[in-house]
Amino acid sequence: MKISTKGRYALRILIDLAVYGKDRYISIKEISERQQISIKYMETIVGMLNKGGFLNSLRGHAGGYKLSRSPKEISVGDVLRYVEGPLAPIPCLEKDKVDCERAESCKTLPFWQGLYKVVTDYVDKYSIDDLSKMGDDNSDFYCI
Amino acid sequence: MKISTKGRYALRILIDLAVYGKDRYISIKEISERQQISIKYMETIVGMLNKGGFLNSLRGHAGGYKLSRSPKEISVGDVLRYVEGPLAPIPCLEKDKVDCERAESCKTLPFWQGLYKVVTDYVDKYSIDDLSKMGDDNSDFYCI
DNA sequence: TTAAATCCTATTATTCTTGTAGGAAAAGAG
DNA sequence: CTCTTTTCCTACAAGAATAATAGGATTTAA
Repeated sequence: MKISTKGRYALRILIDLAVYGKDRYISIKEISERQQISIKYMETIVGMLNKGGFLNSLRGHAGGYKLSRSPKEISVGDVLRYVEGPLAPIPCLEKDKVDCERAESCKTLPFWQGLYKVVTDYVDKYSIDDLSKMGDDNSDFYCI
Repeated sequence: MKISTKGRYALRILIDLAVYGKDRYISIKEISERQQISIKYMETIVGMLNKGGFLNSLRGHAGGYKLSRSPKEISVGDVLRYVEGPLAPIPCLEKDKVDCERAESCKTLPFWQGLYKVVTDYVDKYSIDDLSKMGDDNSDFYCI
């Protein structure tokens, strides 16, 4: 039941942009210094977030990234689903995986569906803006 | 956010024992035939469940396993924690991993703690008995 | 023209998952 | 006492996923 570094770092990056990138583009290098994530690894994660439409980018000198929309409108669930893949606890529940013809008589399926629901409901309840206001205000340091 | 085969199979095995092992020892071979899990893989999982105190075993001829207590008293959460390890979504929240001295100023920690809580609350709410009564009564087939 | 940045595709080391293999030990049936 | 059936135990191994790194191509503005 783990969230990988991709998901955790993605959230930290988006929070960083929410806090420091209100009206300017921020470079990977700058985020990397605050967040203590290597530039190279951040590039791959930021690349995904960019492709996923969470960011706007500007290349070249003084370029960087900013959020494509207000932090309030970026759901944590959407971010995690995009970088982590489906949050379903078992393969059966993933989209386009309805190949289990035993589903209707499955005794454990309802249990897994319920778990899937509580997780989905929880992560969809929070936005990047919500996260940016948690914890200590004067801290750039987030969880590993 | 996946539960591995170990956790899923462990639940299927315990449900099988709850349904078919009310007053007798059931061999791995018999469970394996109903559940379509290889005997060899089941041995390792059942071995864990046995060590974890969920089962009683009997060796030799006509031996096998039965639940160590009523299915009502076996919490799904306990089983998953035992075979899967901690259900915490991030390493920071695992027991004996309080080594993150940034925890107090961490902006994302409260979010992960909340996720941990909804997952824990959910899985602890169900017993093996609950699971055994879900789905189709006349089915031995469970989710992959 | 040059420096700073994004962008893109491989590659790699490590760990985790999902099992398998081979036999030792116990216990009852005959 | 021996044979069969079972649990029990430890090691091994293939494959996938994770967590990055590497090396450069492209873009942009100073």
